[in-house]
Amino acid sequence: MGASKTDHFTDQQNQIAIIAKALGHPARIAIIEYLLKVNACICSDIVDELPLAQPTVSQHLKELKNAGLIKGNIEGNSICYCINEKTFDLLKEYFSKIIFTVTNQKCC
Amino acid sequence: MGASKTDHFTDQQNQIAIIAKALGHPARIAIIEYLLKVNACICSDIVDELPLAQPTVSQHLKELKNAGLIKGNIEGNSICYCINEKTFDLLKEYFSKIIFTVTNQKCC
DNA sequence: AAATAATATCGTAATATTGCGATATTAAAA
DNA sequence: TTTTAATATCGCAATATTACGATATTATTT
Repeated sequence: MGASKTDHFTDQQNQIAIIAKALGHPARIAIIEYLLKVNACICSDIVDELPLAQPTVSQHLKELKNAGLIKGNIEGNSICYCINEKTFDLLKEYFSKIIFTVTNQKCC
Repeated sequence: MGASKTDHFTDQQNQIAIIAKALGHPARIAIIEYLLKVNACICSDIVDELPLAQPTVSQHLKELKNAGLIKGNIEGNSICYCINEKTFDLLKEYFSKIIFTVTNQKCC
């Protein structure tokens, strides 16, 4: 196969997986970190920053946007991409909950 | 292509991406949540719990282990898999830092 | 020792991802 | 209005992931 059986999992499980998957590529992590560094941003800057061609960067940006990790605002003929804090909050909360649960249990 | 150019990114970027990628599948999220729920755990339980065949589950467990998200201790002829808190801490810290940085800047 | 149980590995088919050249699209600039 | 600049989309080749049946491995049980 190759396709994952998303129907069999809960909405939350699928949602977390989608977000995590979007972060599962070093180029996309680098994009996030660059957006943080420069605050406001246009895509052409990122193309110069990354060792990837423009269409590839554009594709990575699209995936980050689909996962809700970044927002894109059109500004003239360029686009201002920036971090969508809410999604990162969601992730942080999720991991905090996991850590809290693990800390209160002993195993292995 | 299909292979990502990991050489061009920092070690930390690659590390975060590897961990995130391992979490980028609902079955693996479900495994993590199940490990949390039952505290100690053997793999056959997970096979019963998930809508996936035993070899598939084994493969997902391997990926979680490779990414450092779970630890596996051999116990007789079964294996006790459990959460590796350290890696989740690392993730939480990483996201906390991102959120802190975003909160202190304004954009879009 | 043979049978059983739990898990891992191999091989392979189906599908997804990655990367990029070529080509659109769209808005500002000349 | 033509040119230029920024970005997106298409199409395709290379590679990776997902899933699982068949089979191997290893430890317990009988």
